[in-house]
Amino acid sequence: MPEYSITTVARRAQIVQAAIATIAELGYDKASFARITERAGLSSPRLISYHFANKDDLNRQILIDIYTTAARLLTERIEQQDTVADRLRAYLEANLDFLREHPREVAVLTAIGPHLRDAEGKPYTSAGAQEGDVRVLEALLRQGQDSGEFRDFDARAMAIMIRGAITAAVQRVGDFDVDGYKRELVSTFDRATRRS
Amino acid sequence: MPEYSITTVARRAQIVQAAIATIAELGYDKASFARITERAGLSSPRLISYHFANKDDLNRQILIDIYTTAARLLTERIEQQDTVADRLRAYLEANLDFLREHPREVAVLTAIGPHLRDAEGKPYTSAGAQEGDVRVLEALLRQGQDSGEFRDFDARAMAIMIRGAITAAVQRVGDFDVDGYKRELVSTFDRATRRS
Amino acid sequence: MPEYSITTVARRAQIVQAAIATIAELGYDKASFARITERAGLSSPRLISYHFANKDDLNRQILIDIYTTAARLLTERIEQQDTVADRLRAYLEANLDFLREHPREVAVLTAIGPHLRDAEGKPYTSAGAQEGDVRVLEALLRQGQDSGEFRDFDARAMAIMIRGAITAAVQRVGDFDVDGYKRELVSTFDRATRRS
Amino acid sequence: MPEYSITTVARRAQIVQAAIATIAELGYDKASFARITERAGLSSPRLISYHFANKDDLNRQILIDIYTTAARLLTERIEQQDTVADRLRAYLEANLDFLREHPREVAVLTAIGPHLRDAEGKPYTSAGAQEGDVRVLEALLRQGQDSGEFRDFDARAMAIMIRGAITAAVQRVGDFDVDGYKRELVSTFDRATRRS
DNA sequence: TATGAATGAGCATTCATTCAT
DNA sequence: AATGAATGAATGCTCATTCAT
Repeated sequence: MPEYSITTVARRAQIVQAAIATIAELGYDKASFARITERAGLSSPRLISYHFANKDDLNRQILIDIYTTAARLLTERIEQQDTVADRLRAYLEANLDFLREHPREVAVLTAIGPHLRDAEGKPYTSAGAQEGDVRVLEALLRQGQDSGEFRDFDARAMAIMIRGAITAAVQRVGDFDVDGYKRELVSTFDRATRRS
Repeated sequence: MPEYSITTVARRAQIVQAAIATIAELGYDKASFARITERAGLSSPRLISYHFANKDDLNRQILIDIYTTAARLLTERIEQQDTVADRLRAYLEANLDFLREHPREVAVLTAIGPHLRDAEGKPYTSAGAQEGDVRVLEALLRQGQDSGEFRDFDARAMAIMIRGAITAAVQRVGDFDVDGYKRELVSTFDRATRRS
Repeated sequence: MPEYSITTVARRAQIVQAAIATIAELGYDKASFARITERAGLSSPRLISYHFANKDDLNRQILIDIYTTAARLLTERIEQQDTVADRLRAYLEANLDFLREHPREVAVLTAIGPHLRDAEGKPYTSAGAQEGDVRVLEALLRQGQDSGEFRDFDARAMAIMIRGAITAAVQRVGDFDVDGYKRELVSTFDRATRRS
Repeated sequence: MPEYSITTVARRAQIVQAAIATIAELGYDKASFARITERAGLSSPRLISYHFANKDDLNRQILIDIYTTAARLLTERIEQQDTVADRLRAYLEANLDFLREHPREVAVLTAIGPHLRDAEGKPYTSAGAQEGDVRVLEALLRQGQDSGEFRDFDARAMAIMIRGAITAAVQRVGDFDVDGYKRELVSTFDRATRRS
């Protein structure tokens, strides 16, 4: 296992990108080390094993890579808003925008989900993979309830529901009117959360 | 490929049930013919190949099996309602109830989805696999709009969103307050669809 | 193993014909009991095992079937000739004619050859399968030498050579000028055998 | 698929030789990767898959290996001759000599033939596999006709016939008087081709 | 005479991973 | 930092054949 020199970091990034491209094109099942090797122009699958402890390690790095990109975008757009309701709207819109601009990454996210395992090798529930997203959103909703902007509802249930509505769009990537969906999404959860 | 004699039908059902149990416990990847054979107490994996054309055929039969069960329950409960709004509520509640009573089947449904292929061997998009559900729901929503019960919204987008919210619950199977979620789900989409 | 009733004989013939058709179309390797069953419209591969001791038995019956047909034709045409030279010519021409009229049977003959086994299960040399043909022809040639029509040559070698020239045509079935080949064949072995 | 390093080339050659020996002894059908592995003393059948893309690739390499050996011998002996008639004779004799000295390779050639597939996976006709040989010979015959050494005959038909006569000998490998056959072969096709 | 159901052995091939440089 | 070679385990699937009616 190599240290974190410049070339090492670059290699890892290259492999992660090749893996994302391969999974997006062929699906998770067919995206073997052999296929990723071909696409990345690596000399041998051995190079992947050299840079990542095992397949699960690679999967985790892919997730981190994509989440980092997404988080940067989302955080920025949400923080510009003043009211919680606006922040929720910004959250929904930013999610759909990310989806439109990074459909490949988003598809890979859902493809990898069911195959992730924790440190002991046990499979995450696919819920587990989304738990982080849900928590963040749940906190935002609670904030709105505390400030009096939102009505009284089960914040966790609502958060799960919203993530589900976003994920549904994710799986439609390709043949899908993103902007139309975005409008209904915002409208639906505005009605669902606002006071009165 | 054997005909549909009594013993054959029974064997197929046995294998399908064993496959569902195996996938639910080990995940799709690890649910090989060998594992299913063990669980079903069959003499040889050959027996699965004898009764199903190939793995995809087995997957499809699993899906049909589960969908048939679900459809029976859903249809019945929906048809008892008079107004479209009540039917939508019944649809949502019945979905969540099925989920609570058949968590294993529901988990298998989502596990198999990404691996299904159509008759020519091409992979379904996960959207494709859900398209049927979406269409049925979309029709119901349009009916409510036509009757004047529902406000004017994009019925297809709304249908996708509702399916997403249901699927999100599906993936939480296990550590999840189904009844709480059910309440918020009904409330949210009542607000989202009703006139005024 | 059934006795030789009328229905049994008919069934056997049906299976042999289906096997010939299947081998001709798919090649020997892919002509499994399963494929033959489909083509013959039989209820189960079991019916083949019921009527033939094993695969080798079926192969042998196919050979007998085809050889019987061919022998009937050849014998008749040869016996009509008076001189041995004419009989050799008739033999060559009749062989090529059979080839043109029964390309399927002829193709099957060469396809099965390498897979034949003797009673103890040992593989025939492909030579073995043709030994009968060679012997018959060798006798004819010797007859011509004894009568003084033919020059002195190694009759066995010549017989093998002629069979080889015929077999070469067999393998060209399809894209092949049979009549042109027939002319050269007759001419070549007339020159090769005649006195002076 | 590994590059062409020294060890790789040696391994490939080792596997090809083991495959030839295995096919010669057991026949094509029984010469599975497992049997070849045993004979070559490899650690795992996986090693064959590592060095050859698939079974067809291995078959092709076997063919190339044998044809290369044969071509070297034939070409040399033919080129030493001055007249076309002598070259034809040398061609025939060299073929039979190769057959006597490499009976195993020659047997494998005919065993593999029917199983070869082209790049798209379509089966060669057995004619197709021999087409190269026929063409070369046909050219030689035409050369003789052009130079006036040979009489006027259908060069293609004659080429096919000669290849058939050679192949017939090939299939007799083992119990066969090669030199006797060689004499009659040369004599027959001398008479068949020469002017007057 | 026929057949539905079942079976064990075998197949080529793919996989992530490791050994030895 | 990289890599060529090798590996054992596993996969879905096909085969001819047999058991029990």
